[in-house]
Amino acid sequence: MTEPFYVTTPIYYVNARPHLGHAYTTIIADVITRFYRMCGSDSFFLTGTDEHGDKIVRAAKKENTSPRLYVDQISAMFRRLWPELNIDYSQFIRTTDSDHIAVVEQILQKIYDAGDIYFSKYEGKYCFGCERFYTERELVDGKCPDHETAPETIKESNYFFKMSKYQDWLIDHIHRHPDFIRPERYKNEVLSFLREPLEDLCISRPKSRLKWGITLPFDADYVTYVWFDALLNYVSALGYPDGEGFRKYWPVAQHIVAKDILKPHGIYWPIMLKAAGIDTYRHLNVHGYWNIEQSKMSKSLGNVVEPLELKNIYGLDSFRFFLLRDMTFGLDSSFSEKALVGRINSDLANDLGNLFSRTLTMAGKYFKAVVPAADPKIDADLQLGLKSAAADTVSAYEAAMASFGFNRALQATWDFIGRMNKYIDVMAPWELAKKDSSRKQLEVVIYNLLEGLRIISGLIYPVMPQTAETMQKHLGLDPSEAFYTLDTLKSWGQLTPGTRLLKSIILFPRIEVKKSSQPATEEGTPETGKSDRLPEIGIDEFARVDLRVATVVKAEAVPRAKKLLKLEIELDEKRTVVAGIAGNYEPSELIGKQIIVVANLKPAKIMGILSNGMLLAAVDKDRVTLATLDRPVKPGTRLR
RNA sequence: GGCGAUGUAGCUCAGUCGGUUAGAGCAUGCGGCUCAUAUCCGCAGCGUCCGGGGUUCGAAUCCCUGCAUCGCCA
Repeated sequence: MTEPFYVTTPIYYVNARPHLGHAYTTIIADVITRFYRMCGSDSFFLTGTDEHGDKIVRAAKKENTSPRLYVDQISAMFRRLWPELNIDYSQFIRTTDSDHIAVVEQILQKIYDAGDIYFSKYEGKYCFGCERFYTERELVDGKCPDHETAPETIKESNYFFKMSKYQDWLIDHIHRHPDFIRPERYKNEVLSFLREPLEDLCISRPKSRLKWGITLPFDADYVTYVWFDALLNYVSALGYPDGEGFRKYWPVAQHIVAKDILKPHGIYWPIMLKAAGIDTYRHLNVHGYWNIEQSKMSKSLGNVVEPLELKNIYGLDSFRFFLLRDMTFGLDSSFSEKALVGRINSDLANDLGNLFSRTLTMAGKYFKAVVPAADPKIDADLQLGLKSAAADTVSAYEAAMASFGFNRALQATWDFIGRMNKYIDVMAPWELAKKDSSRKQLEVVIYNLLEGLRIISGLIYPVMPQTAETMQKHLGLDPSEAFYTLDTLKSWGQLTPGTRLLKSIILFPRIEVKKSSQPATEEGTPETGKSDRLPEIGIDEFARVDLRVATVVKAEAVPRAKKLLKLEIELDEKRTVVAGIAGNYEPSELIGKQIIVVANLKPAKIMGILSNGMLLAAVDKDRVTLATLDRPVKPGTRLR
């Protein structure tokens, strides 16, 4: 009896759009869920969005909308992204869901009744601009770092959660369960933090300050602090306290988080569970960051290639493969297009894709695309340990995956792929095909190769589900069957002789790398001909770009920058943008011109100036020509 | 300031309890094959294991110290 499996991603805070980090965490969760499906586990995979708190209120205000509409909008962006990444989650929870809110109230009341929540008054430095308290050391010269004003000392009462009471329990629990938090470095980090006395956690915000949250069940003047609310999603989604899901999945719960939220998950959360009388989770799996290496920049700088876009260019499975293969779980890793292309060419195109294509071509040529029968006596002499290598690979893979060693699991798989390529080389089927007398040998060799491919297709399934299915189809199997179970992969000889195979195809096209004659000093890439055309997008994707008309009110050169001008433009409000047009336009000739800007581009600091938007221009080598309108238009008008 | 991690081939990284000649992939060079996507297979070169000191018969590994990078805490 395999036990069930339950994994969660953090619920993502909707004050920002989804980026590579969110995608990585969620892909990991998808991969590990698919792996447990291979093991035959009944699996549940939870993701969602975290939607309360003052940062949301402020973000909504900035966009001139209500918190409710704002969170609906951003939450939907997350929800829409996951299918694009082939992420097959079981449930998408939102902290604004009514059943979640009910559970939060219930647990708060329970902890309150148990006496672990108390009311207390304190005093602190409060900045009204930021709507938050500051500690002394956060202040710069006694002033708020954002507003440069002195904060006021105010008194406030709030509810506090007695975390200190459970500190020793938690330390003990971590010692007794060495892989409670993994990898080990993060366990050590938590333990070192716990060497100092824990402060009690403030778990409320007065409604005079914040209304967007869950009202405390025992005091209607306060809402719940957002972390306390958010963490409870992991049990509320399962139907705590009586839901069948909760009974089945909670005992095997595993969380996946990035290292920035280690503290809430490694400390607050287990203590909250303890105080609420709920058994704690089984594992907290902590991963590092992707450092994004920017090499390409476009015309007015700051406009960068969004890593998530690369999946559209190079293919989703390749993209997932790269993320899983290149990062050692727990450590930081760097993301670059070059590394991605390197992986695709060597591991996917050369090793796996070529193995697949040469094997199927030979099966087509020598056996009319039908699985040959292998004579067991001849096989005994000719399989050269391939069968046992496959079995070893599956066990190494299994062990690595279960401990989140995705790169090791893939390495083991690729060792086997190497072994398959070597097998072809040693057996030289094209020689066997020359003589009728070696027909039996040829049958064995091709059969073994097809079997090996079947196993490989199962092993890559969690990371590259689409490719796995394509391989299955071409091997004459039915991809809708559970071809990837470890049981199937552990037993050699599943292919039935006589099965029809499909024609050989190229699984992963090689990506031609431009000759690296020029180093990356040259800015822009004046690609020739049609090769700089971008992939097709839908109207909805285009609609996400907020193009607006703006009037230039001020223009000046940026000191020490050859190509940059700093422009002040009038939209619905005044903004500063930095544009790389200095060689082509004098500042004076720009004043009063109406231009087109991308109004919702993430602000970027360029030469120390915050550029809030980007203007459109035609760029041909060094010649830059501004896009303007052929009649005057009201500033702020949208283009579509 | 305190605690910790990391530093190994051109690049990305393994390296168990201290044990023989320090490994893998990529990149580079040479050779082989022709089923295959100019792919695959083989061979080769390359190391101040961050510097310095110590313990030991023996140190990439343990101890001390210095430097660099990063993280957590204050």
